[in-house]
Amino acid sequence: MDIQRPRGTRDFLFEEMKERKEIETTLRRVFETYGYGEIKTPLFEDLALFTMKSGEGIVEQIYNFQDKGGRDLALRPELTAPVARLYINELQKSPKPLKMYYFGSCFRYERPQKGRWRQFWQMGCELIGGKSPESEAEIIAMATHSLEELGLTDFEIHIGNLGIIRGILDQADVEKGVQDIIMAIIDKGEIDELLKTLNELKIDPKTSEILLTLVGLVGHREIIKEASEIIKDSPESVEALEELEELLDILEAFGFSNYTVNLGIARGLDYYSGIVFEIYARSLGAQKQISGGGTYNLIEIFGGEKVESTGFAFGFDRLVECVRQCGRAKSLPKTVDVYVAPISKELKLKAFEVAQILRKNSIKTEVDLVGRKLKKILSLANNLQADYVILVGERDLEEGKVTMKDMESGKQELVEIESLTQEIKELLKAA
RNA sequence: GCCGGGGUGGGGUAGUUGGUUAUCCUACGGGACUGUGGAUCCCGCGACUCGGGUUCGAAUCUCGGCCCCGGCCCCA
Repeated sequence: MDIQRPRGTRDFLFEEMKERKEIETTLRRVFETYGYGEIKTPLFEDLALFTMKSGEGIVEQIYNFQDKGGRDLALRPELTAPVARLYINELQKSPKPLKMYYFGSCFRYERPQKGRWRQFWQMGCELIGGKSPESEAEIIAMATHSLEELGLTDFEIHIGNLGIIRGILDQADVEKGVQDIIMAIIDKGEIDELLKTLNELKIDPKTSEILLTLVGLVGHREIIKEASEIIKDSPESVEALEELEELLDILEAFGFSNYTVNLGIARGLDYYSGIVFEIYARSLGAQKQISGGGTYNLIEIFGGEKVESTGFAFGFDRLVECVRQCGRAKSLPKTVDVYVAPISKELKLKAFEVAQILRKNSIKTEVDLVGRKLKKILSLANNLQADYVILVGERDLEEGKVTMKDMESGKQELVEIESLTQEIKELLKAA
């Protein structure tokens, strides 16, 4: 019988887990320095939680099932909906703003390819209540800060405000449903298709022209000026643009000016209400988006009181890939510092004793468990890159000592068992 | 869902105009070698992704499945 891993899933081995854990730890540290606390939600939820948010259509891409009680459940395909649910269930009356972060795996039934798996990890945060350019800026600053802490530099952060385009559409009396169709096309970035659709929908030429120009505005601060010329007849858009500008000012105060203003970001779904941002890592190829976020009104959709929240999530697996490409994979910690080897079988119990002394002092210690010959142990210790091998032999033991062999130099010395821990700790620290 | 490239011991590979026992490296187990050679040498273990077809004969040709890689669609 040959059982294979399900399609689109991965096994992570020792080295890779160390790498992932290090990235996870770094992000946790950054999130916590900004005052976010960790939460965790279940791996599966009521299917309706996701269809409510994204429409029935997404069931196609969800791992869903009925449990023995006939409940329609789904492995979560993302984490913002569960987090909103958690908020409504547990935290609605808590003081705002509420800052929380999460890390966990999600599942989507999709065709696997580079940067896309059927089980993947997201790490992100949510700031609920207290919507303001200040909190939005802080979130973007935190996302950027996180990437810097990981040593990444080759990324672009694009910021936009949906209110600008929505304002133009409102001004032209385009109804909500039609707006959503247009936003979806803008999100794809297909200019030709957008042009075609605007014609088909009989949007007036002036509005179409404004939209096409706005969507093409991508650049630094100066495009705000260009945009403000174009939209000056729509008060709603003017307000949104001012809001965006204020956000950029604040962001600079937080120390980040390396952003791109991109009015073409639309983020398909209609509950996004204000600023949106996406981060790309060019080196990743087709699946280059490593993060997406913005301000939205999701909680109300789920029946909570109206509260806006701002959040973003990193595609954790893609971050791992970036860090790896960046070659900044720090030297990984060794698995073992010391290997304890009994010189003869009779001394194995003594070897265990010695190993335990070291382990209780937090020294990473391996000891022979299968009666290997000394030569074999030295060979293994060498392959594991252990720093020292402790040879436990009868002659030394008579004096209460063991032999400590430096695997780098090959030199060895007799050490009192009592002072062994101390000695090794100092040597490891020095190295 | 679509297009293209792949799949040989645990890891990395050679071999593919069909033809003995499928190559080498590494890892692993044992030995030469009993408190010390981590070197060297010897021995061992272990693979053609799965199924059908063509053929006297298939890792090799062919069809299909599975899985992987790159891209398209999608991407909450």
